[in-house]
Amino acid sequence: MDFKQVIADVIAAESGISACDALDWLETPPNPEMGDYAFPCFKLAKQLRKAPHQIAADLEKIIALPAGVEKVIADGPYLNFYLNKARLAEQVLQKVFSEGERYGGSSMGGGRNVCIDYSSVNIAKPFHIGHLRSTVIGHALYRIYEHMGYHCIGINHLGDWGTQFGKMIYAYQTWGCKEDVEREGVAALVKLYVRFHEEAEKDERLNDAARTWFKKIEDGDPEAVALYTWMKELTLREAARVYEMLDIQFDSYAGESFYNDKMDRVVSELQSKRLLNLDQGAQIVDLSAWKMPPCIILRSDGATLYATRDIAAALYRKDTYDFDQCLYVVAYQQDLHFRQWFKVIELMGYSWANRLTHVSFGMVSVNDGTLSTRKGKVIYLIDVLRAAVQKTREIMAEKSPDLADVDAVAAQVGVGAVVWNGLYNGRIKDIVFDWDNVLNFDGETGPYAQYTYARACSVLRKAQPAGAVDYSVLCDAEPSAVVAAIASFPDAVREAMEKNEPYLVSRAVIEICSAFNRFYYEQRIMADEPAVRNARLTLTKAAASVIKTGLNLIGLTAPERM
RNA sequence: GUUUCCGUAGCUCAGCAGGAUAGAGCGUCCGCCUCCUAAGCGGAAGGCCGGGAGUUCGAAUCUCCCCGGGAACGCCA
Repeated sequence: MDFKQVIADVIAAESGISACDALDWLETPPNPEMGDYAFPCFKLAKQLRKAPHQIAADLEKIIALPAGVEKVIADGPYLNFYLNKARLAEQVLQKVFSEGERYGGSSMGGGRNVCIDYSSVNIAKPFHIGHLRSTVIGHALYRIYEHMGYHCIGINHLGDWGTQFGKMIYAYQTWGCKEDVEREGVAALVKLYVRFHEEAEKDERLNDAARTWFKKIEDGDPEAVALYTWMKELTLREAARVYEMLDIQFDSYAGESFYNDKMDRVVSELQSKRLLNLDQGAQIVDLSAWKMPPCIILRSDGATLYATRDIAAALYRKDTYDFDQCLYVVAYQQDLHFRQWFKVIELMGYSWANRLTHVSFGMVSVNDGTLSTRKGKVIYLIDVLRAAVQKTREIMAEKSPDLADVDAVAAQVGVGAVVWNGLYNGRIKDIVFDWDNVLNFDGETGPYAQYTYARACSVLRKAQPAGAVDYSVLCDAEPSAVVAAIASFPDAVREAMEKNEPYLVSRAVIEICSAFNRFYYEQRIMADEPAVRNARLTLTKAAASVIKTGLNLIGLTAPERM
């Protein structure tokens, strides 16, 4: 039985409020010397018509201490509960061992489906640092929802349709050469793309030529389709290298082109539901009642738009996966777009409209201006990953020169540093890309967490806990702090899911790591006294286990040596 | 202009279903390896929580106004 619940029950019994409220009001004191749980008595002041500190003092006298609660002390308006540290440690650590890598998870998802639309790379465009956040946030959410008992469908909604492919083919046919593209890959395509825009500035006719080429793709012209397919495969091969480094897989690559034949349904359904209005030649859904600009479904030339496509995709996903939730991990620039078409889904009468969530995040820019594919100004994600791995190799050459498996570990740590960087802060924050920051492995970083894990593993290689554990050994401040951090991990995971904020898991991992490192420094785990050693090894094993679980949840691996 | 997000230490950020002295990391300065990985640990310095009103016993947290910054705003995605 959970201590927090037990305490809430006794407060409820003595104060007259419901156990539910009591549980709600209960908080964790700002510092450990003030106890493990605190009940602020302000809330009772009104109904009891007494001063809060008086209420606390009165409750202190009459409250019956539940088993495992050592004492209760009124401190001003607060009622502070002190748990028996040994029993708390026992309860928490046993839970970690019995649940193993499932610790912090639950079965609340009940196997229901969650679609997560993330990463969404563009064909023939660079996979750059701007894609990092969508990719790592989406992937982390995938892991977190799975941990909570959901079944996730990871969808890479490829940007694989549109007139830019006409431009690409025109540019390739005019200035390109096969060898360059085969050798340089997307970078060569980007050069052609940049050149196209430069030339098109001077000669408007290029745009017509591009449109013609795109029309050929649409009409199934063999040459055009072959080139289009070639570029698509080439881009995906390159992206696959990044995904491989990140250890990310997708369950579906159904992108824009996939929905080409699924948009008639959207138009006819909107028509039959009388939601479509002709305005300035375009077919729109009026959203002025919700203070939004109209959602354009068909252009005046009859072509579809991305809102049409997103609606088609949502309908398809609902039919195909019957999702409980569908998340779109897309930058906040598209806030309005999502609000608009979510509203259209709602107006269409679909009750699941409120199951669509735009998981938005801030922009990525560079110190010296904005990124622009058109101007050829990009930082490729793979270059960042490789630089981080290289940096790790250098550090390892210095710090652990005789480690076997250098390449594998360097990859784990280097990539971990980059991934962590995208998951350490709240999603809404804009990020200014900074090499120094990405390549910093000190302090609260991925490598720090991985290092902590490796340290713990190192101790556990010397000895494993065995037999009965004397939990009273773990009552000092340092081990208690580790226990407390481990104990609060499950709440962090649940909140991370509820808010779609993976950084809450990152922070929870850091809590455990810094508590563990302090413990490691202050107390000798391999103590001479067997009982002491055994208890500390037990704590070490639990901490390592939860750190690993936490890292895995946000998409990092945990090497046992580094 | 309208809508929306953001503004906390030199820098990057936590804290924001209101509560006990506002926390980390980086950077700076000072300490700690004859003992389990120093990618570590400790300490110091550094804050009218953008400004002003209001609600409240109590506001970094809620409301309104102002200032500063980002983003979006009909046929691109």
